[in-house]
Order: sequence, then structure tokens, then C-alpha cells
Amino acid sequence: MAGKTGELSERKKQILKAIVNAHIEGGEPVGSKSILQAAGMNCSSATIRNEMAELEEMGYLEQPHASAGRVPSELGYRFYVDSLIEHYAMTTQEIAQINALLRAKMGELDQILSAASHLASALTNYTGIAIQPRSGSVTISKFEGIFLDPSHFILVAVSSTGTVKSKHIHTEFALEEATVEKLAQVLNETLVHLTADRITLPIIMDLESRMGTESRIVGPVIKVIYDLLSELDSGEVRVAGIDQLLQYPEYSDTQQFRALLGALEKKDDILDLVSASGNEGDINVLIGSESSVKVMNNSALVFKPIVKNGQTLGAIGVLGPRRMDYARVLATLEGLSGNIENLIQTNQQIKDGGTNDG
Amino acid sequence: MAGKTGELSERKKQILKAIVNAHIEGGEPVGSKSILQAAGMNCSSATIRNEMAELEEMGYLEQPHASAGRVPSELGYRFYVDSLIEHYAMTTQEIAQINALLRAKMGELDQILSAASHLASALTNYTGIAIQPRSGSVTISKFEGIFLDPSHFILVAVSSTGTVKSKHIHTEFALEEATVEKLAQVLNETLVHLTADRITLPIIMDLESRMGTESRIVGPVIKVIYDLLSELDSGEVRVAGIDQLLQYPEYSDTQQFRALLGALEKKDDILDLVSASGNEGDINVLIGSESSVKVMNNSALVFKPIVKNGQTLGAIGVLGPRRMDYARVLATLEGLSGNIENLIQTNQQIKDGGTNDG
DNA sequence: ATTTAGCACTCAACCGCAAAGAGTGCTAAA
DNA sequence: TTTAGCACTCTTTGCGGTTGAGTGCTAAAT
Repeated sequence: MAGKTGELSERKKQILKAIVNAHIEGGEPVGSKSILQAAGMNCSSATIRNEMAELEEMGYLEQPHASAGRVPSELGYRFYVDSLIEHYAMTTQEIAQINALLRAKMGELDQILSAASHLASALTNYTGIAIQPRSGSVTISKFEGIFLDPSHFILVAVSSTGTVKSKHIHTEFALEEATVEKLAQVLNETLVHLTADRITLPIIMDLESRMGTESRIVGPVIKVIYDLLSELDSGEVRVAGIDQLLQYPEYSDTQQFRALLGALEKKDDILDLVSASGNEGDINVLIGSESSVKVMNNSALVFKPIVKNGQTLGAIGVLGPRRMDYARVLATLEGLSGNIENLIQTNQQIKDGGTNDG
Repeated sequence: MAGKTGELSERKKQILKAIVNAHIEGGEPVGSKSILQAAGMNCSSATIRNEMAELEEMGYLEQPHASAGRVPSELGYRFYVDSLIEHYAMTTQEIAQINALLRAKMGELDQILSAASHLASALTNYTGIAIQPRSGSVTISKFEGIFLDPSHFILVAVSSTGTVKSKHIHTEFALEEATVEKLAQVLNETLVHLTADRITLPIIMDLESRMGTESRIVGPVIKVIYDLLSELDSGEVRVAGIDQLLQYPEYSDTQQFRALLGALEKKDDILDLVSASGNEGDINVLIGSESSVKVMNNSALVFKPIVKNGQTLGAIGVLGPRRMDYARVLATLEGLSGNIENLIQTNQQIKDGGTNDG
């Protein structure tokens, strides 16, 4: 036995590649003759048939039934993605589209990701996915209180990842604006950078003593802060362009598609998948049963984490049939993530100088 | 011609009702014999056939093909909803479910609505929808600035509907905490309760002069505020349980279902529909082509606005096949909306007294 | 005048079967 | 080792017949 890729002769690789390309495009089993045409090889279809038989025995191809052409197996796709894929260059039009849409969205991370998932869907004709993972260790790095009236105020929290969340709070006793300000100040002194499980009774008591006569507000506020922390840490999955999938015959089985929809809505599986797989910051490609989510065994999921300062803030991805146009998808996600990471560095630039058009 | 409901004899009503009920349950055309059984009438199937022929002529029924049973027409459903429907009483279990899930969600309106749409879907076995309409006249009632570091701060805005939004702002010049505070204060003095089109140049100039030496920050901040206003006013449609629809054979046509999915994602049509139809605060029932959205012509949309102080803050609804279990859906939405409106009155209660468990 | 029984008719759905077509595996020659 | 040729397999498609549910109509009964 030779090295890993050495297992396959050049001709076998050529044939496998041709089969994968043809099947990605057409979706149907591909026969020996069509390969001859597509790959322009100078041998006969019989030779190709022999090679195909061997490729099948090695596990790279499958035959839906005895008299059909061949279809790439999961292993076949995996080998294709790892070794055979050719770099796809985005058209200037596609690049322009990314720039136009993302530059316009100088918003918060979740908005950028959401826009990116729409773009991913539009550019690839598959389903786009935007993920904000559960980090497991979210903290609040800044509190702020907004006084509305004596019985209402808003508690605003900025998380360690930069996300901003707020909660309305209604009190049955009158509160002064100064109290709300004090509360924010005290919270900033005591709770900043603490994970939920480190907000213990002694800390809460300290907080109460610092609030002095207004300590009755502390208990309920703590409850709200727990809520905030758990919301900040609960992860988020946004999906764009599910309808795209229905154009592919592999999703014409309604019951199977229904199950997939359900998994996308439940979002737990997807979150687990992304959290588990890729802390590398690199593109992940999960083909079929590689994904461990049963209903996705006939699909492929490609995603790329969005990293800032070594911290994974989210991920964007594409979900589609196993016979996905991997070249295009990989290029699109690279392009998108590059843009996004630029964007979140220089969020909402303000030039020193001209305030109006410049 | 007699009065509107006088057009139909008691027996015709009874038959129509039986047909609608049977068709809602089974989804298939219903024949004269099964009506006899279901409605327990003391006449023969021939009589019913005669009545059905007349009902068809009047437009209440339709016949898919010559030798099939009858199916209610849109007019038939409409009459059923308006005059024949029987009040459906929710089971205590259902009520408990609503209470458990909504009470736990003492969050912001969008979270409550989102939870409600999930409940609506789970309780009815159709697709649940949560809508926050474009109001057309959103204003900001309070600004707040959160200083992060000399080149970053966050602008928080509380809208007239109570929604809180925030934007990170990055400056290329150093900024002091006091400047951010001053900015918030000045914004509160000048821009509060102004719609986007009333933020005119003179006002902006006033703002700049009030900011004095720090006026260079004003232009960019105005841009952000425009963004905030347009985001606050752009409406929101959340969908829960689309997969539910696939259990109904009317959605087995993949292409049609795909179009419906597309419309749900685009969200414009739904927003328009809800904005246009119901400012009454009452439940709206749109059956088939009543909805003016083409891809929904084989569906029914039922929704109820959520009103607080005479202002429509949002709506929850249910989307399903035309043969929807209207009785159940209406009861569910009533129950949900009642709970929600209670909830947003008494948002995040804080009892005067005990801070911990009571 | 209304209701009912009876009957002929219609039409989708189902089944089996044959023909077509695509693609293979195998064999024997190059 | 490659290739041409051929038999074989298996899906897909189309067609004719049958089935069965349900109707509309007619003529008798109430």
C-alpha cells in the first residue's frame, strides 16, 4: 500500500473528479460514456467502466442500482474536497455584491451575520446559516441603567463579546433617577466579568450593602441579570433561503425535508455541531453522516467560524445536498468571512474631520 | 331574497357545517353518505345530495371532479367562520402550557412574541407567526451612551414603543467619557420624539452647536440614528414550526410550498397584509384569495394584533391550509393574546419587599 | 311538493404488463 | 492493458382494464 493519495492512479483521480463534477451539476448517476465526453479522455468507455468498478470497490463510488451510473460516495466527496477540488474564483460581480450589502450593514454582529447568511444563500443557491455559538463563559463587561419613570427603568448590559442586551424592569415602589444611576455604578463595581456561576451569595450581599437603603431592588435585578446571562449564552441560529433547497430533487421527499426543517428550527443540533467541530477558525466541511445529526445525513454542511482576537464570535455556513458545489461554497464563505472580519475590526468608522459628505 | 343568513335553510347550514367539519378533519372531499353518519340527520343521502347540489350552485361548495364528494369553497369557509363556528374551549392542559411558557418569559416584547409564535404552532399544529409591524412613525424617546474606551462607545436608543436598540460606534479620534455623556444628554434635548423626516438640518446644526468643541461627532451619530430609526421601523416577521405544514397534503406540491417559504422569508408581503388588514385589534381571518398574496391563495392566515394603550405593538398569527381548524385557532390566539397583553402591562413585576424567594 | 330508492354514469386511483432506454459486466479479440 | 461487442439488469414510461366511491337523474312513495 502506498501513501494516502497514492492509492489512486492519476486516471482514477481524473475519473472520480469528472464524476463528482458531473453529478454536482446534474444530480443524476453518471455513466461511463458521459465521462468520456466531459473529461475528454483518450480511452474507451469500457476502460472507464473497469476503473469505475475498481473505484466502487475502493469505496469512492456507489451504484444506486445495477444498471445505473455511478454516484460519488461520502468517501468520494471527502477525497474530492480534500484533494481534487479546484479553486473557484469569485466573479467581480459576486465580490461587488458582497461589498455592497455588507458595507451598507454597519451594524451589530448579529445583523452582519444575518446579512451574511442571506448573501451566502443568494450566492450559492443553497441555504445560508448564521450561528452565534454558546460560549459557556459569557460575562457582562458593562452595565447601564436607563431611567424611564419612577416605576420603570431599563437595565442594559454589554457582554464580553460586545453584544448589547436590555431588559425593562418595572418596580412597584417609586425609584429616583439617581438610584438607577447608583445601581448601574454598583453593578459595574461588583458583577463585571463574572460568569453566572460566580455570582454567589456573598457577592450579592456586598451588592445589597453598597446599595444601602435601596437594597430591596437588588434581588429582582439579580434575577434579571441571570436571565440576561443565560440569553447571552444561549446561542443563535439564523437560516436564510431554506426555500432554495426545494429546487434539488434530493429534498423532494417531504417527510425527510420536514425533519430537516425541524432540526433547523430547534437549532440545538446545529449549535452543538458547530461548537464541537470547529474551534480552528478554519472552514469545516461535514459531508453526510460526518455530521452526526441524523436528519442531515443526506446533506452537507459547510461553515466557517468568525474569529476576532482569537475568540470565536460566530460562524456562517451553507447547508445543501451532499452533491454541493463545494468549490463555489468554499470560495463564497472565504470571501464573506474575510469581509466580516474586516468589518468587525473597524466597526462604524468615523473619519476625523468632515461630518457630512466627504 | 331574504337577509344574508336567511339565504340558507337550517338544514343547509347543518349540512354545510358537517361538510366543513369533516373536511377539516380528513382533508378529503366529503360525500353525501358520510354526512348522514356524521351529522346524524334523519333523511336520506339523496336528499342531502340535492341540498349539496344547491349549496354548490350558491357557491358554498365545490366539486374537485364530477364523481368526487364536495369540498367547501372559500365562501363556504367564510360563512362557516362568520356564522356556523362553535366556540372551542381550550383544555386546562393547553391553558397551563400557555401560562408556563409565557410566564417564564418575562422578557422584551420581541421575546414574548417569539415564544408566543412557538406556542401557537405547538398548540394548533400549524405554523405560528409573530409580527412587529412597521409603524411608520417611530420615534426615539430616550438616548443613552455607554463609554467603552476612548475610541469606542455604544449608543442606546429606547423607541416610542419601548423597544431598545443599540449601535457600537468607533471613533478614530479619542473621546472622553464625559463627551459621551454630554452627547446623550444633548440628543435627549434635541431629537427625542422626532420622526426621521423631522430631523432637519437646522436641528442638526443646533445639535452641533450644543456639542461645542466636540461637534465633529455629530454627523456620524446622526447617520447612526437614521439607521436606528429605520431598523426600528422596518418591521419583523418571525415564523415558528414551518415544518408542521408539511404534514398536510395540500403542501405536498413542492414548488408551491417553496413559493410560500419564500414569501415567509421575504416578510414584506406578510407585513403589508397585517398592516393593511387589522387596526381593529380584533382577530382577522384571511381565507385563500382574501389575502391578496398570491402564494397564500391555498392557505389561510389568522392573526390577532397585540394592543397596548390603543397602540398596535405587534401581532401573533397562525398560517395553515384553508381547511384550518378555525375554532381551535381562534381560541388559541385569543388565549395567547390575552396572556401577552397582561404580560406587557405588568412587565417584570417587582414586589415591594422580599428580595429573594417569597 | 318533498323525499326516497334505484340505477346508470363518471372519473380518479390502482394494478399489471410490456416496451423503451440507459448503463453495466463480461468475454474475447486487439 | 485496452477495446469492441453483446447479453443482461433494472428503472421509467405508457397503456388498458378494473375497481370503487360518489354523483345526477328518474320514477315511485309519502
